[in-house]
Formats: sequence, C-alpha cells, structure tokens
Amino acid sequence: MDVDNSASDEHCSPSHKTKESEKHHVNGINNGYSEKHKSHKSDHKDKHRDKDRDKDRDRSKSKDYKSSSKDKDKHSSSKDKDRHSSHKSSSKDKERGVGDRHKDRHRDKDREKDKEKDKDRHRDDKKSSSSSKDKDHKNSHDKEHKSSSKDKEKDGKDREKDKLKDGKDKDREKSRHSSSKDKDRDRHSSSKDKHKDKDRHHSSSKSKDKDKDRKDRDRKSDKHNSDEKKEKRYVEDSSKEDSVDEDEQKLVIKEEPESQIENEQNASTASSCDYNLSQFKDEPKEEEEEEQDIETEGEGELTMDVKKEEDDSDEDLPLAARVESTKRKIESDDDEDDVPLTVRKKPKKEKKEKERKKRSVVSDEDEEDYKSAKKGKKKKKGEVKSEPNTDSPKKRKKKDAEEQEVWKWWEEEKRADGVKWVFLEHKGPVFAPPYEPLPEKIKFYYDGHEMKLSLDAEEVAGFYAKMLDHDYTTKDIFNTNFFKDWRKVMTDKERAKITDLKKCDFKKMHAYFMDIAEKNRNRTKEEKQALKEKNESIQKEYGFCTIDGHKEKIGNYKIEPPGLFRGRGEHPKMGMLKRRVLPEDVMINCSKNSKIPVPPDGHKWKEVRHDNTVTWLASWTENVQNQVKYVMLNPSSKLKGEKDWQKYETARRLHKCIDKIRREYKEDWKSKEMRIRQRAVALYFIDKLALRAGNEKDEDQADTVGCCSLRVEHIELHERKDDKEYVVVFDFLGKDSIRYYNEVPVEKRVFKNLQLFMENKNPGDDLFDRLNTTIMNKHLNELMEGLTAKVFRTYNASFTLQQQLDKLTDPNYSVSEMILAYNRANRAVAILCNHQRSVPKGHQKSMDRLKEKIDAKRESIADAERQVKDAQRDAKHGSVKEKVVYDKKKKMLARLKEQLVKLEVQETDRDENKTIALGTSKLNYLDPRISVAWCKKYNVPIEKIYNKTQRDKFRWAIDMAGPDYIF
DNA sequence: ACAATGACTTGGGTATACACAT
DNA sequence: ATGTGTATACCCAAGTCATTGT
Repeated sequence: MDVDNSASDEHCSPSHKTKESEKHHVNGINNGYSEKHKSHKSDHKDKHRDKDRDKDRDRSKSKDYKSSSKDKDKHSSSKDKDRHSSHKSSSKDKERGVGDRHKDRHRDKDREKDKEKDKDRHRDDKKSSSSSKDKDHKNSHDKEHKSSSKDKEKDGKDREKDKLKDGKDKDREKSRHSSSKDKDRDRHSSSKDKHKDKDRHHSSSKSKDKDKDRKDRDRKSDKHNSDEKKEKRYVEDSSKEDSVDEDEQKLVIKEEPESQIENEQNASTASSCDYNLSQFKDEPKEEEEEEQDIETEGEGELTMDVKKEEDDSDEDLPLAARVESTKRKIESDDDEDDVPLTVRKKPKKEKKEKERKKRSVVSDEDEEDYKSAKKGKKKKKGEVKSEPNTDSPKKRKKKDAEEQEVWKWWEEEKRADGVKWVFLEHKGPVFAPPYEPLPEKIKFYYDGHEMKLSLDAEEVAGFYAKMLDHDYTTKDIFNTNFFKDWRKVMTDKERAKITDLKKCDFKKMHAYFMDIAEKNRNRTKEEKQALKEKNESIQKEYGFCTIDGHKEKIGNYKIEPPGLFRGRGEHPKMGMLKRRVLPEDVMINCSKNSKIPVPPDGHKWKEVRHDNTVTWLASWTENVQNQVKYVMLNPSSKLKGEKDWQKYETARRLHKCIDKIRREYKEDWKSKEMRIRQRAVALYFIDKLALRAGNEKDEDQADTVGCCSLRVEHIELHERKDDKEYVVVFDFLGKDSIRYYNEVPVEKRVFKNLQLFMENKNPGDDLFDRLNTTIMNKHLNELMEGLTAKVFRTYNASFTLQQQLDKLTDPNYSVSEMILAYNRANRAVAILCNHQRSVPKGHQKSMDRLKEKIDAKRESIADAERQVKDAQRDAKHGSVKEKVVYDKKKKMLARLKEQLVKLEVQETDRDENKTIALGTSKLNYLDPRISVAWCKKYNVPIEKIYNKTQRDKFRWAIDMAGPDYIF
C-alpha cells in the first residue's frame, strides 16, 4: 500500500472532491449563494418563531413588557409580529442578567417550559405539524434555487423525495397525536431553539437536573409503546451486548424512577436510538456478509501489519514514506524538534504549580539575565551597524533595518517548560479616542420633534445612525437589542419619552457621519501624510514590546472602541451595546522588573500581573458575550511563530501514523458499542472532509455546528444519487454561519451506520448522541500524543497542497503559469476547508473588462502577425535595416502573445477564485515550508507567493526549508 | 463529572492603501 | 495625474481545546 495513493484516493482527495465541490461552488455559490444560504437559515428560524409567539402570548399575561407591547402596535404586518415575538424572547434572556443566566439557565428554563408546555401543547401540535410541512416545502424550494439549470433533473428527484417525506411527516404526526406524552417530541420537531435548551446536551453529559431526568423518563415511556418489540429483542440480546449497552437496556426496560436516578449517567445517555444496535443485529444477513467481507479484508491488512512492524517498529510506514522520513532527517533537524515539542507538553501539569511558586524567584534572576542580554545584543547590533558596508548608503540603510529586526529564534534551543517569556516590557494598550459630541446643528428627532440627547445617549444613537444603511438595522433582533441597551444609557427623562425605535429619526445624524466619512476619503495628500505619521508614531510607541531581549511587534495594541455588537449569522445578541473599555477594566501582564505601563491620567489598571506562562500583554472582559479579550503579539513574533511551527510538526507526526489511525477507525465502524461506532464515523468525516470538531454551543450564540454537533437535519442519505452509491448530503451552517454543502459518496458501512444513528430520531436530535469533542479528543490523544480534531484539518490541508503542487507543476512553466498552478493547489485546499467569501462586488464588471482586454489583445496580435509577415517579405530581399525591422516586429509579436497568455491566466485565476477565499488556508493551514520549498525548487520568487506580511510571519519557514523539504 | 473559564487559533467582512490603466 | 479596481491591513467575532472550579 502506498501512502500517497491511499491518502489521495480515499481521503479528502481534492482531485475528485475538488471537482465535486467546484461543481457545487460554480452552480451554487455563483447564483447568490450566500443570500440563499442566509434565507435558508432564516426560514429555519421562522419555523420556530410561531411557537415563540405562542409562548410569549402566555407570558405577557403575567408580565408587562412595556416597550414590546407598544412595539406590537406599530408592527402592522403579520410577518413583523412573528419577528417581534422572537426578539422578545431574547430580550427576556437579557433581563435576567448575564451572570444569572449562566447558572440558572437550564433549571429555570426547564421549569418555565414545563409549565408552559401544558398550556401550549395543543397549539404547538398544530403549529408544529404545519411548520414541519412548511419546512419540507421550503427545503425543496431552497434546493430549487440552489441548484443551477444543470441540476434540473436532480431537482425533480428531490421534489419527489420531498413529497415522500411529506407523507412520512404526516404519519409521524398521527402517531404523535395518538401518544399521550408527546412534549419532547414536539419540542424536537417544532422548535429547534427549545430543543437546544437541554436536549442538545449530549447524552453523555450527565446532568443532575431533576427536570431533565423526568423528561428523559417521559421520553422513554413514549418510546416504550411504539418500540416495545425492539426492547424485547433487547432483553434477548442483552447477554451478548457489552456492559454499557446492557446497562442501557435495563434502563429502558425498567421504569422505576429510583433506579433511573441511581443510574443517572445511563439515564441521560439512553436516548432515542438506544435500541438501534440490537435492532441492527436483527438484520444479520447483509451484515454478516459484510462482516465477512471486511474480515477477509482485515486479514489482508493484518498480514501487512506484520510486515510493517517487522521493518519499522514504532511507525508503520510504507517504503515510500520511510524514504521521505529519512530525507527529512537528513535535510533538517525536524525530527529532533519533535522531541522538545513533546517533552514540553508532558511536564505541564506537574510543573505548573511549581512554576507558580518558583516563578517569582527564578524569573527575577532570569529577567536580570535577559536584561543584560538585551544590552549585550544591543551593543552587538551597534557593532554590526558600524561595520563598514560596501553597499551603497541607501541599500545599507535598508539592509540594516531588516537585519536588525531578524531574530532567528528558530535556531535557538526551545524551552521545554510552559514558560513563554522571561522578560516582557511594553507600554500598555491604546484606548479608543473619547466621544466627540455632535455639532449643535446636527439633530435627532423623535416622533417628528427635535430632541437634544444627553451625551451618552447621543453616542449610542450615533452607533446606530452610522449603521443605518447596513443590513443589520433591518433585523428585528438587532433593533430590539439595540433599543434595549440604548434605553439603559438614557437619562430617566429620555427613557420616559423615547419608547419606540420606529419613531426615532437618525437621518440627520446618519447624513452627518456619511459626510465625515466622505471628507475623510477626500483628504488631501498632506493630510493623509500627517495622519500616517501620527499613526506611525503611536505605533512606534505602543506597537512594540520588548520580550527576552528582542523588540517585537504587537498584534492589536489598540483596544476595541465601543459600538454595537455585530454577531454573525442569526446571532441572538446582535445590536447589543459594546461598552467603552476603561483602564479600570484592563489587566496588564509584564515582567516584575520591567517599566510597568502607566495608565492614562486619572485612571488605574484593574490589575498588573506577572504571569510568564501566558503570552498576552493586556486583557479585558468584553461585556456582550462576557469573554476575555487579549492584546497579543503579531504573527511575526517568536511566540506565535514557534507555536505555528509546532502545529505543523504535530501534523507531520500525524502523517506518520495516519494509516494506522484510518485502519483503526474503519475497524471501529463494526464495533459493538454505539459510542465507538459514532466516534469512528465522526472521525472519518473529520479526516475525509476536514470538518471542524464541533463543540457544544450555548443558545445565546448563533446556531452553527461542526462534526460532533451535527444534527439529523444536517445530513441526508441517498442510496443512489447521480450515478453514485451511498451518498451523504451535508448541508449545515458551520463557523461564522458559513454554509457547508457537500455531496459525498461514502463506504457502505458508513452509510449503514448513519442510518442506524438516525433511526428514530427527530431532525433536531444529535446525529452523534454518544459523542462530543471532549470524548473525541481524548480518544485522539490516546492514538497520538498531541493529536486533536483540528490537527486533521491542518494535516489534510498541507498534505493536499503538497500533492497538488506535485501534480500541477510543470518545470517548464513560466512564472505566471507557476503562480496559477500554486493558486490552484491553494484553491483545492480552500475548497476542502470550505473557506468561502462573498463574490466581490463588481466582479462581473471586472471580468467583462478583462475579456474586452483580451479581445483587444487578440486583435493586436492578429495585426502584429500581419505586420510580421509583411516585414518578413520585405526582409527577404531587403537590406539589413529591413531585417532589423522584421526582428523587432517578431519580438513585439512574442511580447504580445506573452501578454495575452498572462491575461488569460489572470482571467481563469480570478474567475475560479471569486467565491473561494485563499487567505485563510494560506495563513493557517498550509505548512509554509511546502510553499517555500516549491518556490526554491522551481525558482519562483517567494514574493509572488507571500506578500510582505506573510513573509514576516513565515520567516522561519523561508529560512529553514530547502527545495527538498517534504511535509 | 461537568460546566465555566481562559488562552489561543481561525475566519470573513470592510476600510484603506496601493497598483495599474487611462 | 487621475480614477478605478484589487490586494492588504485591520477588525473583531467565532471557533478549538485545555484547565479550573465547584
């Protein structure tokens, strides 16, 4: 078996996958891809609003929501009402306060819901049935839009399937009504939001919440009726099952609450698909056949294993790979690097405590050392500077500036402990400029009347006014959140008067801000220059720090200014006020004996710390999401660079054992234990499709998922689709609410497993109900030290790049063709990682222009060809002069042709790139040494691949990697 | 044992700088 | 020289994952 082949053919192979996705991208994204996907999402949300409204109606009986009820009057359309109710529910959350919410969320909400459920049940039943139909309808509708004309046929099929589904839904509906306890199921099918509240807690999470237990019991008894048969089988099979499943079976059968509380763990684990395994065993024919198939396969693998183990004890590398690894050993000290990297991790736990105690003593000494070291270095540098230089003065200046900055930390020995620095000095962060009040003549109007706002209220109003023509202000959640937070900063008087956002007129303010922006754009050169210089001087002072004797750039030394929170996707907190950060909020981290930054006049820091186990220089807690924000170093710094390097080294270590891991998870697809099967299938997706891990999310964040948090509604199974067998269609919103859509043919066994996982689950249920990222990563770490889910993404991205570069590069290419090849390889990775961007505005226009240019160029080439012919004729019997003319013409023609090629290349490149963002993968996933090696090998100037910033970030790689570097 | 938190990486959007054509 | 379109820098949100606290 050849590593390369197995990797490329079965896993994440961009060659076939790329085409697949590219097709998709071309067909799907082009046609307003992102809009559609947004609407897709909001459709989804809308379904749940119906229910929310009902809930709210009930609530408003007891509680008085002043502003909301008035709002309601203003909203005339029914659509508005729907939205309105949905943000009301989110504002309720906020009223409870962030801190409370975290602690009490589950308990309180559960209780509330329990009470309400009874009231709402009937209505909900109706709603949910209609909404689920609605959903199907909308799905198919969506798909119609999604697919291009090319996919019309496919669409027809889909629609048929949707019809089928409709039928099924109705059936489900019937059974639901016949059931006496249907709360939970209702919640699943009708409200994703609610579902999230607790049912999304993975079954593996062992909740102590009594309410939850009760619900689990309810659910079980639900199933008990319909699934009796299966459970009986359970009893029969139980002896064969392993212990975990046995426990679950007992649980399902027993209905006594006590035993369930006793077995809490299993109670919460037992979910709708608990019987699946035994049921699965009930269709043995096919499975047995398969098992045998696989077993024979397995034998083959086994013998191979033995062989490998013979010649390579610790890593089962095939020959090809071993050559690579030996190459690597010779080429660089990479393998040595592995050692300290791994060593570094080990002692963390033990050491941390010791460190903390030691630090104060040891670090002081060290700091002294470094301080003197710093001085020493400075002297050295001075010497270097004064050394006679043969270059011209200009050059010398430039060179010096560069040389001085370069710190070849990668040639130094690494620290094995968790200490990140010994000496750290900086000037603290830069705060946002204070608020500048509006000029007198710029006014705000409420209900048609001019109104002077207090300073605070005006500032916040200004945040909104600036965004007036942004999409955000059309969203109700945004408006509600903003209005609520705005009212908080108003004076009592203002608050009493301003009760409806719709009556607020920010237009004058908006115009004023636009005017300022316009003026800023039209600044004269001198003004721009002055501004630039001012910024540079600020950067010079605050943008750098001294760390272990070296001056390094800080990443974000400016503290975020106040404003309105702009969450992505359907973020429940969008529009909330992001408070101004004061020095009193800011924690400073630096050396004890450094010059401690001075807070702005009349202020003091929240705290000054000297923690050298972290890399941040300053931090504060942001008020919207209650998250800590940090001031950290620039990517060009040692601290970041070393980590980056380490990341790729981990990925390379994965390369060495990837075959074994793949073999293992394939084996686990047959496991008796559900949790292992789920883990294995999920890992397969993470590996093959480079999915993100998929942590659990709170409900006060946008609803997005990754691999482990996939829900049943996010995949569709097709035994056959477009001539392919066992196709899984993924359609979900991932990080940043970017849609992931992919049709993936999978192994039969995976397909069957997925069917099993999905059995008897509702769309809102977790696909992998026995799995979360913690379990996954724990398992991965057992397979290889330092291995986590995201390493697969790095590994597959980098490996793909290397493969694609090998495949796409022809040594005879011109530089521009080389760049095209590189970009294509880069693009394959971006597609694999689903890195998208919205089509830049004016793309079509610029494409048209490019085409015109190309046409023009063609014409001039044709023209030139004619001229060449003429000149040739003249030259034949003409003088020397005419021959020179001929040569000239020939050269011109060649140049023109070259230009044409360049343009055409540019055209392809740009068009292929319009929906794909290359930057993210280039910056975060591709081992820069691969690119550097490629450049060196084919004599492509590194500047063509990496711009200045990127070269700074990857300086270590540029310095380190030779043309023969292999990932 | 699990939720919460902390630290750090990854990610797309947007304002601005810059390059390039006219 | 100017305008236009693209590339880059900047911004900060949103992930991952390990550790901490309860």
